Amino acid sequence: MRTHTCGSLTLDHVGQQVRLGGWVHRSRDLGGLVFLDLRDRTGVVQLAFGPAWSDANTLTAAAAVGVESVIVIEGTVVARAEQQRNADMSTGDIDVQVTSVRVVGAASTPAFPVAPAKGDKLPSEELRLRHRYLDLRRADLQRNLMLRHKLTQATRRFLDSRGFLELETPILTKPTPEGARDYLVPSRVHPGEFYALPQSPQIYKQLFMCAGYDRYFQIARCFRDEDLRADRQPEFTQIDIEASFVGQEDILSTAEALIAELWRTAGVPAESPFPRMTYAHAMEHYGCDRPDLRYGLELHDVTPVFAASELSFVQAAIARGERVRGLRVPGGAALSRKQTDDLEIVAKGAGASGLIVVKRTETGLDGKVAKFLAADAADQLGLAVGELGLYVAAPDHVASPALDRVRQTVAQRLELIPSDVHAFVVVTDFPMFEKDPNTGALGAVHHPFTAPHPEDLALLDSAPERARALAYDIVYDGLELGGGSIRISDSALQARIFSLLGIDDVTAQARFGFLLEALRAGAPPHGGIAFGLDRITMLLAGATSLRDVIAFPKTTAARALFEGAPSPVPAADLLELSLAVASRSGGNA
RNA sequence: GGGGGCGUAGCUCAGUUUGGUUAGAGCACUCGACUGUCACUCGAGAGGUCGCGGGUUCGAGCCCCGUCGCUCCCGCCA
Repeated sequence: MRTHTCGSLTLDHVGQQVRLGGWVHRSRDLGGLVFLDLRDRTGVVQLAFGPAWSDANTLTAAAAVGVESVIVIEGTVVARAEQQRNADMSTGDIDVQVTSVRVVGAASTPAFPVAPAKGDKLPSEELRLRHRYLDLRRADLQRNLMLRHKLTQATRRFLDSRGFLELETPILTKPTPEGARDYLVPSRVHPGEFYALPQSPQIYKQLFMCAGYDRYFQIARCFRDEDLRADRQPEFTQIDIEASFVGQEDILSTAEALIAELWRTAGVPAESPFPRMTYAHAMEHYGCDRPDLRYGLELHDVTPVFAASELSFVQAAIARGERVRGLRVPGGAALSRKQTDDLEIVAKGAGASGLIVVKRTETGLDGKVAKFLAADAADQLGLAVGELGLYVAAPDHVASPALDRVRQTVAQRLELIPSDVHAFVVVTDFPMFEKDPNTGALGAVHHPFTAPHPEDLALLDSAPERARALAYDIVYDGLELGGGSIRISDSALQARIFSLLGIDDVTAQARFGFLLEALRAGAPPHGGIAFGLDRITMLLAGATSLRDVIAFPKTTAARALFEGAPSPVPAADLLELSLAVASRSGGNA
């Protein structure tokens, strides 16, 4: 039906008869002459209609056709006169002089403009989602989804070339009490029983390893019924990878090479391997497990300086075994009182009881607490003239997140984040467990199948909360791209970990029996990693919302506005599923 | 579950502070003019449940209460 696509035509095609199909992007009716911009996903080309080459019917049809209508045309590619060329269009050197036009899909006036009008903002998110077929016609979204395609294809090529098998896992799976809330699917044939949509293919990929499919990957859809954010959708896509007879380095080198390949696919330079950092180092020097290394502002311990001070609240904190940590801000002494007060608000918002602020000026140390510090405190703190010091006296679990927030806020306010520099880092040696602050119970930091670090096996008995795991994250500009671990392949060790997590044998059997059984049936050492494809695409597309890289996303209330999901179902359908809708206090529809 | 922002013509927005005649603009749309435009231009016209419900008032787009939708954040997301 078509001989060419709209965006492909150039001066090389001059003189050729072409047949094109596309959407009317804009129209300009000059009376005797009519110009239509014809758009497909490859680009836009200008169609020219004139009495010298178009018959009367063609001219009339061109003048009458509405924007966003689909037309199929025949015509001749001609070079434009020099002064008529449009340097802003890739096809701006040519016109197609149309000899016949057929309106194959007349469009009613669109609910919002697809062609960008200068100065016009995007329509509201609600409207864009309700008329998603229109929004998806916009060049921005087409570019994003085409990038997504390239990234998934690059992933497949890369992993296939390294011997990974793309295998599918069930969408109807078993509910899991751990982790996020499950999306549940009622079983018709088993009244009162439910499937769950997978939060990730975690257990299935381990079963593949036990079955000998030693290199697996999947572009896997995952589902989590939690509240949404700009970077969180209820269903999302992971690049899910697992391999056997591997250690942490094998997984990481493959994962880093894949990420570098994806970045190059998007035209962003990236070289693997990436710098490494332990979790302990990241927490000590950045206060978080996914540090943004595009700028400095590292944290350091200044407890000794404050131990010698006359600040009673700091003395008391140090006596409790707490530390004083903080950061030096070059040029920060220029910040106003209001600005440093704002930083304290940020620290308090993150849970700190306060923020110690000192400035080193030409005349010495400045700030509310300066007079309680030693005369040479500025030197001890390492503060140069013009620098600001920001400190928190608190237990690490309070100070770290507060200083992380302060560090990020300072970097943004002082515009210390270079726009042309990006920073990958691999964070390793995550702890096995975290303690519930209320109950003191241990929970898995990664997931309950994560192998402990071999050097820390003895700690499982004496101090499990200090045991490290063979777990790792890949971080980019302070954002987690993905993470994984080496798994436990020994059923006795797995049972041990379950018991530390407070999962008794009966419960473990009920929840994960099929995995434990497989581990006892001859399991190779194995491990893997998973990346958030949506987030990676968003970063590489320069988008600010996952909705701009997902074709049919949900709203923050987890609704699909175009097709109207979720929706009520007929009572008969509920009956067939042995379900009844309970009314909740306050009442709902 | 909690907090913030937004909701006025098909679209993007003024108007809401301080309630008062017939709610405006640009774009889009309809009609007319126009042979080199590319955000074409020019002229004319049509287009409104001011999200929805209730209240206060002589009078509500504007004030109050409730509610719905979209969005950002906290909680949550092994």
